[in-house]
Amino acid sequence: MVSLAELNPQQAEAVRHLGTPLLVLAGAGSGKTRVITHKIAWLVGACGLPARRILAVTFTNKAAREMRQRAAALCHGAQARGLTVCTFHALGLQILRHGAREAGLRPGFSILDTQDVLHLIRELIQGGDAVDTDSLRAAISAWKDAGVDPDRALREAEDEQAAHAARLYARYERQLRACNAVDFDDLIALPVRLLHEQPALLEHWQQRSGHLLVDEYQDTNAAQYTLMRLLVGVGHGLTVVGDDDQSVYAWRGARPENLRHLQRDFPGLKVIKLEQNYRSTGRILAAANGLIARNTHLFEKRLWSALGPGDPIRVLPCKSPEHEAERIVSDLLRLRLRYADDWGNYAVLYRSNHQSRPLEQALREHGIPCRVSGGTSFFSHSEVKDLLAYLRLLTNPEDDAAFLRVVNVPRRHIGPGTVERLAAYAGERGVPLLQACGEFGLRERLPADAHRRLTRFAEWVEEARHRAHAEPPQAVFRYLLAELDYEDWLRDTSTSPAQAERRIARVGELAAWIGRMAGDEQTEGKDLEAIIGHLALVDLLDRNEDERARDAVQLMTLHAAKGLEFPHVWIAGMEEEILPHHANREGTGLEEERRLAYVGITRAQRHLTLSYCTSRPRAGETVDCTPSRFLRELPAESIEWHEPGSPAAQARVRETGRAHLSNLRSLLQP
DNA sequence: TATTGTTGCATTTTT
DNA sequence: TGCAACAATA
Repeated sequence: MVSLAELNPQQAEAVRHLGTPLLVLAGAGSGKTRVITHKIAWLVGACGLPARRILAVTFTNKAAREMRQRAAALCHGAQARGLTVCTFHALGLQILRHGAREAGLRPGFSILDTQDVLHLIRELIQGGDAVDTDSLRAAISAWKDAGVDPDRALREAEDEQAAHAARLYARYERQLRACNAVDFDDLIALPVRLLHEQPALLEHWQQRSGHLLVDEYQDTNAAQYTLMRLLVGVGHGLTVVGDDDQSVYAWRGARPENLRHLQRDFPGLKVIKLEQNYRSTGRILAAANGLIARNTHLFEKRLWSALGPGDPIRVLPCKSPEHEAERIVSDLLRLRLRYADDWGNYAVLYRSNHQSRPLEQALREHGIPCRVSGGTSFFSHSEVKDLLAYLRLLTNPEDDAAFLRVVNVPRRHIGPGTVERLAAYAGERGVPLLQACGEFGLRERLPADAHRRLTRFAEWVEEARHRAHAEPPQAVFRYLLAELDYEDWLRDTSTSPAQAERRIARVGELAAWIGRMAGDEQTEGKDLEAIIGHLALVDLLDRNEDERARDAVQLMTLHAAKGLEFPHVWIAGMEEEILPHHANREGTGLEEERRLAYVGITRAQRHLTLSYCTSRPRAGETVDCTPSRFLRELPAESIEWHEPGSPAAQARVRETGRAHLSNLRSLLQP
């Protein structure tokens, strides 16, 4: 039996509440994950609900992973079997796989990531005016989120530009279906359609979600909200946990108003507020409250802390990003000397990824281990994308995007000219590129040698597909590497031996992952197809335990930091144009930026330091920067400004830092 | 026609 | 910095 003794009264009430849908308004650091995991354990242990009928949904893989572990620990092992904890997109994928035929997809359908989608759009508009491909992608994405199909998008288009985008949307959809592929938005939109149209499937999935728990509810977008409502149906097994002050994904379609819709759509809704913060000292909380009070609110919350006031929040003015990085590192070393705690207790946060560079460099120069997360994803490396594209092609021969990616990698002397004619031919005939390679009609359109290379490639793929059916995924991957001479290819195309080694290491990591997935308990019986589908959604670095276990200073964006906490936190680049970001300086955009700052501040447990630069290079030129308005919005009494000392003083600080560090090192490693 | 080198560009946040 | 479009070579 799970114990509620370690919960405060509000948390315990949220865990015990059953019978009507529940909204938990959980302020930062108020123990929301605790509530969800205890509730899962409560449902299983005290209410006897089978774990297989519980669905817990999060937005990131990291959050899902952590929740799964914590829930399993509370459930005493075996009881947790069959429990589903995953992201919205992974759930959508499950539903879609289950009803692929009904959704008009053939088995082995591919998932295109944002990059693939951009390439596809670029192909579709080639020759047209130089419109911004990314804004077209965003428009299509918004339509899908709103459940608007291409016809309706065209009917409702207000100007020629919108009509143009809507026509592209139609062609884009046709192309996706022809390739037997879906994009990220489809992973939500198609299941919604499926459950609307197929009563039997709806029944099945409603059975599966005897109780649905949604974490970070403020991040749901319209389509996800619809999916959630469909799953709950007329049942009452719904617990959502969220905080409108931490809604920072409006740009991705998140609708904090969904908090209000909940009251409209679920009349018996019970609302419980968690207002005690267990994370931060009084001053940090006062700063956070002072800042967020400037936003308009759906629900009033008053966060309080029983911890003491703690140290003041420090503000470090700096001359340049490099200077900023230096100051942060000295500051970090100072605290580390005082507390002699793990590097993992230190985090430096920033608005956008490119800010990580000087910080990473400064940390490395001081020999401080650091981990940059959220930056370039494992999947954005070309070697990983190429190999995954090969695997996609093996499981889905209709995947034209994958075909185009690998047809000439490694070099097969099949260039743009040949591919263009192949695509034209395949387009006329309405067949996938791979299939078109072998057709007779193509022969007349191409020089003999080009045609021969294409057929050879196609035959090779067929051969490999043959193997892929018979062999386990690991073996297929090894075969692929051997056939392609992939290591040699990497060595040839890398700019330095060191780079080649890194890329080869990544391939090894991918191989290890495929091996683990194929043999893993949870994914047992999963074939290559299932693994590839899953890999598209999961970032390996997120799930790489070695990487996570490493004791290192954490560098990450404010977005990536949501849901995490650290004893010592720095937020770099507290400047106008950066935070708030120049594109979001007014209206709702500004409020979102303020929430982002709020999220950053509330990550800190004991020490918080904010820094800004007075100048920084932008687009080649050095520009002057002004401190962020958010600094002025913080209560002055909890803040301390630290102007940089004289250059000599700075050097002295650095030197003592280094000396202490080497002392420490010699003590630790004799 | 494929590949390589060069220049010129812009850079938010992520499933 | 990394990338996409373009020009020059094999």
